[in-house]
Amino acid sequence: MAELKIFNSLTRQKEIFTPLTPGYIGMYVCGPTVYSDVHLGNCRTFISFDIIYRYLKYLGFKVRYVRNITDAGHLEGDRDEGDDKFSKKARLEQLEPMEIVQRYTLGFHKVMELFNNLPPTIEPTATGHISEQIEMIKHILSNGYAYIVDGTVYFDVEKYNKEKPYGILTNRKLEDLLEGTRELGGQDEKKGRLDFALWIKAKPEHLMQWPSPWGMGFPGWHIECSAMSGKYLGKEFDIHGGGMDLAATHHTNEIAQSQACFHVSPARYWIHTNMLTVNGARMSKSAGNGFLPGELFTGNHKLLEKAYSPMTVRFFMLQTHYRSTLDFSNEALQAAEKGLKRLWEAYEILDQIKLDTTEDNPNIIDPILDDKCKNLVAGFDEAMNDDFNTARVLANMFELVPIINSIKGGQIAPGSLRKDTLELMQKQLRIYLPGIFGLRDEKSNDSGILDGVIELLIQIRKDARNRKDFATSDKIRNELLIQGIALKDEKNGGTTWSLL
RNA sequence: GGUCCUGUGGCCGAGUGGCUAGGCAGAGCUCUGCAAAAGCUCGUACAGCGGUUCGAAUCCGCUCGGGACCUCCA
Repeated sequence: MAELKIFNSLTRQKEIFTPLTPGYIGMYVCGPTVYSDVHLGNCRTFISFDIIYRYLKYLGFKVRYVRNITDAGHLEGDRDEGDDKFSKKARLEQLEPMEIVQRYTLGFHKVMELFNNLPPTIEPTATGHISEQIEMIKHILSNGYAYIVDGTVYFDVEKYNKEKPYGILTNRKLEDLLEGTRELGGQDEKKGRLDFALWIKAKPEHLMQWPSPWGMGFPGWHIECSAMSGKYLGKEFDIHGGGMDLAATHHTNEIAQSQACFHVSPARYWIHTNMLTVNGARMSKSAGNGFLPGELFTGNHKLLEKAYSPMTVRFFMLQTHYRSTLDFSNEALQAAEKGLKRLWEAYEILDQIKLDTTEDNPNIIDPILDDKCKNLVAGFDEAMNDDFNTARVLANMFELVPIINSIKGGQIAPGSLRKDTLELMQKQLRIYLPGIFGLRDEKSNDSGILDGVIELLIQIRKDARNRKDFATSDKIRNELLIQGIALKDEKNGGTTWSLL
């Protein structure tokens, strides 16, 4: 197996990946906070990690993929007091907090399914792990890295920083961080401005609260990931991932918590995916420039010229490296839509080529072309091993497309490629397109009746063409086109059709 | 202010110090009753200015422009 290289945010360089236990990988990815619909920026992260997950499995690793659902404790404001997001939303909508959680969890799963993301192997919830979080906080307290103020437990960042570099993940010095922190005003019960809450005292009217050694309250945001990753993957595990926006606070605090509790940094490799942007600015909930998946699939959004399918969006994301920002535009999406169609059709053509059993004829084989194909296919793994470079894999695939089409169109003589080369191409494209890249056919499947009807029309049109009755034949083709069905006359006299 | 990232042909986007991805759009040609599709060919781009080097889009410096994080957000 060739070496897999991963860009590790912690060291800011590509490193050869070696798992803690040979053959096994523990991967934790920060999941959604289910108090509202996921937007496309969130989806990008989960699609990126879905491809990473699929590729790791392809490499033969047994992967435990943990992605949490945050359903408690995520504070609304930037101060560690006040309502959590669920209580606030619940009050607005006159619902139980768990109804909010249920609604948006289901919605999230639906969207993940539409994008053809595999489910993680474990999807733990914060509310399901309150006791684990309390246990961890107790440890951090007894280790001396936290303090209690009136029922709320804070992490002592400055004390921690005396022993371990707090800003290690984003390469920041504590002094710089302190300098950069804005005065937030209000009475602050924290000792240090960077201190964050592990456990928050609940007011009586709080809808979500649990008993703890420090009284009724709810957990801080960061502790859930530390507690759950620790529980399912161990104190130290292989990969921790999430969006880049989480690195500076959430992941920084996770590292501090794990160090303060277990004296070990939780993950050996940190993978951060970059942001999806709209007109150059980050798509985010607070900026209000987010697209919801549903708006995209229906085209019902003021910035969208048309609807785009889930696979178009997935393909669109694959064309960019996960660590680059990706800008969202109609033009780029339309380019992706056409590119995907072309690629997928070539894939289907290739897949349908039957390999006959006769021996290769060395006189017909084109060794240069044959080598080119082999190298292009070999380049798939090579590109993926280089920090999951999906864009380069696609570039190689697109170089195969004209070759595949030429085999069908006759520009390349049959037998020009060795049979084992063709077989390799079929196998690897099957592994990569529906497999690792998770693309799937979006043509309607229940077209059994449609099939018959179209075939009939094609037959009628063929008769008309044979009579040179082009008025009729063109009418059939044009009318079908209006219905979204395109006819293509092939060189051999046959006609194929496809849904637009 | 601090920590970083980034600036590639009309658009989107990979990229290794020399072999100059790929997609979309555009032009021409082939095929075709016409069309679509497909095939072939074509635009020779790397913000600017210096420097290192035999050689840099790729390394270094400066300038200008964009963005992220430092405050809830994947």
